[in-house]
Amino acid sequence: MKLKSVDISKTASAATIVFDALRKAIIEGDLKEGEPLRQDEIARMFNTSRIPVREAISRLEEQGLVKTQRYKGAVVSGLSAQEAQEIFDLRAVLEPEVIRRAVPRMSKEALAQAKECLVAFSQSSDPMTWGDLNRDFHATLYREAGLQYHMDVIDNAMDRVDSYLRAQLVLSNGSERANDEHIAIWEACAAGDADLAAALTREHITGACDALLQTLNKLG
Amino acid sequence: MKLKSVDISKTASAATIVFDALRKAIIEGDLKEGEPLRQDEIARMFNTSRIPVREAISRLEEQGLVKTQRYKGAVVSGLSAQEAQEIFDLRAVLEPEVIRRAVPRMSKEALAQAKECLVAFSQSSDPMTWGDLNRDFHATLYREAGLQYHMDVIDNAMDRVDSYLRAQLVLSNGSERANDEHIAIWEACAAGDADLAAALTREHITGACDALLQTLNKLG
DNA sequence: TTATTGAATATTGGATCCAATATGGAATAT
DNA sequence: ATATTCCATATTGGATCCAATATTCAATAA
Repeated sequence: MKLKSVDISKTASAATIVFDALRKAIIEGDLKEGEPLRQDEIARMFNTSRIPVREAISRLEEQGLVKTQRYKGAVVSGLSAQEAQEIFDLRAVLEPEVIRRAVPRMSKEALAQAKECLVAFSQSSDPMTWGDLNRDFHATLYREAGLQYHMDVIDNAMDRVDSYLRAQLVLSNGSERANDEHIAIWEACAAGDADLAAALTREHITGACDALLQTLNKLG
Repeated sequence: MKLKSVDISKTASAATIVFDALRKAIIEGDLKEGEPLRQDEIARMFNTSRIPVREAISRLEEQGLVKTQRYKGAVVSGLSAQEAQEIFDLRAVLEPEVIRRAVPRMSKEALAQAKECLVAFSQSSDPMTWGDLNRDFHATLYREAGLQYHMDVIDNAMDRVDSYLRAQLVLSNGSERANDEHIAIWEACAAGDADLAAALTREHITGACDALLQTLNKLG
């Protein structure tokens, strides 16, 4: 017999499929802050019933990506300047620590994979691709630390601000500066300089924070 | 007309009530790692249907407190030594930073409230009360920093390890040492010494981590 | 003209039911 | 004795339906 087995207990439920799709739409800005999530509409879009949609929305709320009011429905979360500041503060504390721990254990494969992200980033002109590669680049390096809990927390924090950062890249023509900073981080990693990689990561994050806060303060 | 109004959109749904109760049971060790969460049974306990129970379990999974396998059900998450190490590492990075930021803004009210936690802690002999007061004490001080996102992350991290810490307090007769360390932290806050409060907080967390890892390694 | 009320519709939360899958044990085959 | 099959039951995921609440707009009152 020649077939590929599948562990059914690991297959994605309808709620998981809807959750992933909604999260991606929020992160990529296709669902904007304040936009209502109507259960019926989403159920029809995914050819499913409202029950898995409600579960998906409930999970998104747990991640802070939507806000729900009983009987009124859910809307995509916004991001105040204060919240943005806090999230970047947390990232500025955590991410340098993670990369500091990653550098001593950085494999050639991880460096090569991160380099590919840099190359793809400079060759692309699609803001969504920049956003994806930005996250891939950092995640590839951080993963070497083997700190899954930290990475989960960083991922959640990134989810909260990603749509704004992606918009920011476009508004500020910041992709070149971002990639320059990525290259510097990569070089510090390749050189095995954990302290430098940490310092550059912190500067990268606080720089992105300052740029984003300027934009948020202009708009709000 | 003399009556008290209530914002119905802010009332707790059945799912929220079940979520809070299950989370509390997990944290307090009444639901132990590996124990299955049967939807029907929980629905009967709370005199509700399976739909809000499923939402509650889904949210608990998002918080890492349970693990679900499709069609097989949910169980309370365990905690490996590695996960414990990571969670404490994250706390050891974040919490000193938060208290460092809290000390310059510490109000007399917060200090008084934290002091009450210390007094209640030393007067109690109930391990669950110790656990609650431990969290209250730290949260009262951290709150002064005004970093809600950080506090949410710390709360989630604490949720993951709380049942083990509470068990640890009992096994190791550690409540006296814990309160001594709390008193030292409180005094550093009262003296306005942010760096000392941060250092003591870090030591407090790494000490608790070492003690817990010793216990986990004995068991596993 | 403005405020209030009523009604229709939209939307949500939860109850109930059905289909799919997992589990466990008895019956059967080897 | 062990492996396999079958079947009944338990449990879960999702569909459908009902009750409760929110929203919007027309009708009415002031």
